[in-house]
Amino acid sequence: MAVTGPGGTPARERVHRAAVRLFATKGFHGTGIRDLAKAANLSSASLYHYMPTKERLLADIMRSSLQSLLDAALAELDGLDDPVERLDRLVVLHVTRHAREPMRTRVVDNEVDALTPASRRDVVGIRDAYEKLWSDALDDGLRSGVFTTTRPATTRLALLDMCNGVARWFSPGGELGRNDLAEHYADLARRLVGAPPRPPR
Amino acid sequence: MAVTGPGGTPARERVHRAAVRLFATKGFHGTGIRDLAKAANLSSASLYHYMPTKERLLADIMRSSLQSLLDAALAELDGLDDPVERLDRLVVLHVTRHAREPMRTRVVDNEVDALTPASRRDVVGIRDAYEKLWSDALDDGLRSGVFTTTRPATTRLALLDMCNGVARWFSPGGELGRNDLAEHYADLARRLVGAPPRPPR
Amino acid sequence: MAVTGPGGTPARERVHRAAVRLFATKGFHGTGIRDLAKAANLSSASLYHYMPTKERLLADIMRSSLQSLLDAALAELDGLDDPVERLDRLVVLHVTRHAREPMRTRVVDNEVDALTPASRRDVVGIRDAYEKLWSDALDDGLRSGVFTTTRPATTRLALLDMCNGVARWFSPGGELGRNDLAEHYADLARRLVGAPPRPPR
Amino acid sequence: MAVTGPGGTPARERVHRAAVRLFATKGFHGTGIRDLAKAANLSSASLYHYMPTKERLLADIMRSSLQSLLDAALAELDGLDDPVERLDRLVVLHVTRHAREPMRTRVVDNEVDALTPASRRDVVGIRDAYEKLWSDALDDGLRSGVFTTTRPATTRLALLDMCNGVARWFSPGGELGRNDLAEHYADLARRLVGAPPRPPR
DNA sequence: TATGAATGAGGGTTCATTCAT
DNA sequence: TATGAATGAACCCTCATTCAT
Repeated sequence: MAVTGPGGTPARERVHRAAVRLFATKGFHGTGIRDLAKAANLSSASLYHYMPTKERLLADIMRSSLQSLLDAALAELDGLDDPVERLDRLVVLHVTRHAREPMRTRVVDNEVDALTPASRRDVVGIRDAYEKLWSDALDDGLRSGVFTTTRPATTRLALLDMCNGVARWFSPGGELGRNDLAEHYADLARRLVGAPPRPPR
Repeated sequence: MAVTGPGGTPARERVHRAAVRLFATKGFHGTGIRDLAKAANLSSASLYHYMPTKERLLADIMRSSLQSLLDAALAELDGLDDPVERLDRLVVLHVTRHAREPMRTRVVDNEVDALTPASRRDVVGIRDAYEKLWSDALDDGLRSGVFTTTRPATTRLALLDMCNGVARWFSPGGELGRNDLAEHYADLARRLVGAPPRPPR
Repeated sequence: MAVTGPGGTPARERVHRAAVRLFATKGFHGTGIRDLAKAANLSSASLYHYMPTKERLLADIMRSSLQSLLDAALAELDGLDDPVERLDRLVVLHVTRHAREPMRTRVVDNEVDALTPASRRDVVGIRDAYEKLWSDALDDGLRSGVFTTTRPATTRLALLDMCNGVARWFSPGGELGRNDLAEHYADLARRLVGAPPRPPR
Repeated sequence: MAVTGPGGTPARERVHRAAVRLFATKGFHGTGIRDLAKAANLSSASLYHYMPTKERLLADIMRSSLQSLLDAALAELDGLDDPVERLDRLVVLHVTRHAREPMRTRVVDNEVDALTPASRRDVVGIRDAYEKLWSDALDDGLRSGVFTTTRPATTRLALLDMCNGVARWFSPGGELGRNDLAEHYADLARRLVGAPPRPPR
C-alpha cells in the first residue's frame, strides 16, 4: 500500500527530489531545513520521518547517485577490452547522465566538503572506484599505443573535468539533445587522448 | 607607517586571505563570521572595520579576482591576431593563475549563487567579458579554418571547464610545476579545437 | 484542549502580556528579545512561534488596542446626537480604558515612532478614525453653541492630551477608583469646552 | 579661545543639539552612538571628549532643561501672591518653553525611565520642585476660594498633562504662534480650575 | 504519519566604550 | 582635539533537531 502524503507523491521521494534541487541551487549549507520542508510540502518536523539528519540525507543522495553511476558503468564495460571503445562508452554514459540529472550531479560534485568524515570516506570510495575505470581505460590505451599523451595523470583529470562541466551548464530544454551532446563529447575525448576520430555514421 | 594588528600582517589583508581560504574550503554559507574572525586573528566585531558585510566581502574577492584576470588577459592579447597564439596565451594565463591561486579561483567558480543579485550582475559582467576573449579567439580560428569543430559553442564550454578544473585539484607543492602544467594544457587545448600541435621546444 | 506552556497560561497570551508590560516600562528599543523571553517564561527562540518579529508584535499590540477602543467608542456613540452626551461618553470610555490598561495605552501613545512605515500607516489610520469621533462631537457642539472656545483645534488637542495623561500616572490600586476618575474627567472636559456642568447625582 | 571643530560650531554644543534632536525623535535607546556622532559631525570616539557616557549626556540634558525651567519659574513668580496670576504665569511660561523647545521637552517627558537610578533621583528632584510651584498655586487658590475643584490632586495632574502635551504636537512653523498658544492655554487652565476668565485685552 | 511546541547553539551584525596615536 | 582600531557583550533572528500528542 503506497503511502502518499499531501503532495500526491510518496513523501520520501518528494523529500529527496526537493533536497536535490535545493542543494544543487543553493548549496547544502545554504539550504535550511525549513526550505526543504516547504519544498516537500511537509512540516519541518515531519521531514525527520524520512531522513535521520540533513547531513545523512545529503550523504544518501551522493552515495546512491555515485553507486548507480558506477553500476551502470560496470554493466556498460562488461566484457569489453578495446580501450577506445571503453573510453567512448564511459564518456557517453557520463555525459548522458550529467545531462539527464544535472542537479543531482552538481550536488555530488560540489558538496563533498559538507560531508561528515565517515560519509565522506564512503562517497569518495565509490567515486574512486568509478574513476579507476577511466584510469584503467586510459592506461590500457596508452600501453597499447592507441592513446598518446605525455602526462597521463593530468590528462585524465582534464578529461574528467571537461565531462563534469556539463552538469553546470546543460539545460534539458536547449537546442542540443542529450545524445548529440554525448556523441560530441566522445569526439572531444578522443581528441584529448590522441585517439583516432570516430568513424562517421 | 603600516598599521599591523596582532597578526603581523595588515589586518585588511589578513581578513581577505582568511576569507579566500575558508570560502574555498568550506563554502560561503559554511563559513561563519566567527570562523573568519578566528582565522584573521580578530574579534568578530573588528571584522567589520574591514568589510561592510560578509556578502560584500565575497563580492569584493570575486570582483577583484576576475578583474585582475581580465586585465591580464587583455594585456596578454594586446596586438595579437593569430587565433592559435591567442588561444595558447589564454590557456597558459588561465591555467597559471588557477594553479597559483586555486583557492581564490574556487571561490569565483563556486560561490556565484551566494551573491546578492546586484553583486551577481557585476561579477557575471566581468566574467562574460573575459569569456568573450575565448569565444572571439575560437570564432576567428574557426573562420580561418585553423580550428575545426562541429559544435563551436559546446567546444568552448568544454575547453573552459577543462581549464577551470585545475583549481579544484592542483596543489602547489606537487610534482608538476605551474609552468609545465600550463604548457600541457595548451597542448590539450589545441587538440580539443583541432589545431596543429605546438612545435617541440 | 487548551495548550499551556510552563507558565500555566497560553503562551501567546503570556508573550503579549509580557510585551505590553516591558514595552510600557522600558520602551520598545529598551526591551531586548531576551527580556521578553524571560518575562514570558520561554526561550528566545520559542518566542518566534508566537510572533513574526519584535516589531510586528508591537504593531499587533497597538493595532488591536486601538481597534478595540475605536469599536467600543462606535458602540458607545451609536444613535446619539447630543454633542454634550457624546463628549461625556467619549471621555468616560477613554479614561476608563486608560485607567484599566495603563500599560497598553502607554505603548500606544509612546511607541509609534518605533513602527515600520507600513505598520505606522495602519496604526495611525485607526487612531485618526478614533480622534475624528472627538472632533466631530466638538464641532457639532460648537456649531450648536453648547461648546465655546476661540481655538477649536487647539482645544481638542488639549482635551485629548489631558485624557491621555491618565495612563502615565494612574495606578490601579490607588485611592481613586476608575469610575470616579472617569466621572471627574468628564467634569473637567466640560469645563474645558465651556459646556454647562453635569447635573449632580 | 573658542574651539570649533569641523562643523563650524563649538563641538560640545553640536553634540548636545544632536542628542536632543535624536533622543526626541528616535528615543534614547533607539539612538546609537554612531547616529549621534554622524549628526554631530564627529567620529564616535571623539564624542567621548564631550560626554562621559551616553546616559550621562541624557541626564545632563534633562537636568539642565528642568533646572532652567525651574529657575525661570521662580523668577517669574518672585513676589507674587495672587494664585490666579501665579497660575497664569506658570502656564504661559510652561507652554512657551514647550513650544520653543519641543524636542528638549519631549526628551525630558519621555526618557526618565532610561536614566540610571542616581541620575533619575536628581532629575525627579528638580521636577518635583517645579511641580510644587503648581501645587502651591493651586492649593492657595483653592483655599482662598478662587479655584474650585472636587479633586485637587487629580485636577493638577490633568492640568499638567494638558500643558505638557504641547511639546508632542507643536511645530514652530505653524499658523499659531507661541505667544497666542500660551495665552489660549492660560484661558483653558482657568477653565479647568474653575477660575474666572481672564479679562479681554 | 504528521505536526505544533520547544530549545541550545549559533547565524550575521551592531552596541557603547576604550585606547594608542 | 580628534580618530582609527579594537573588543566583549548584546542585538534580533534562524539553525537543526527533539518530543509529546
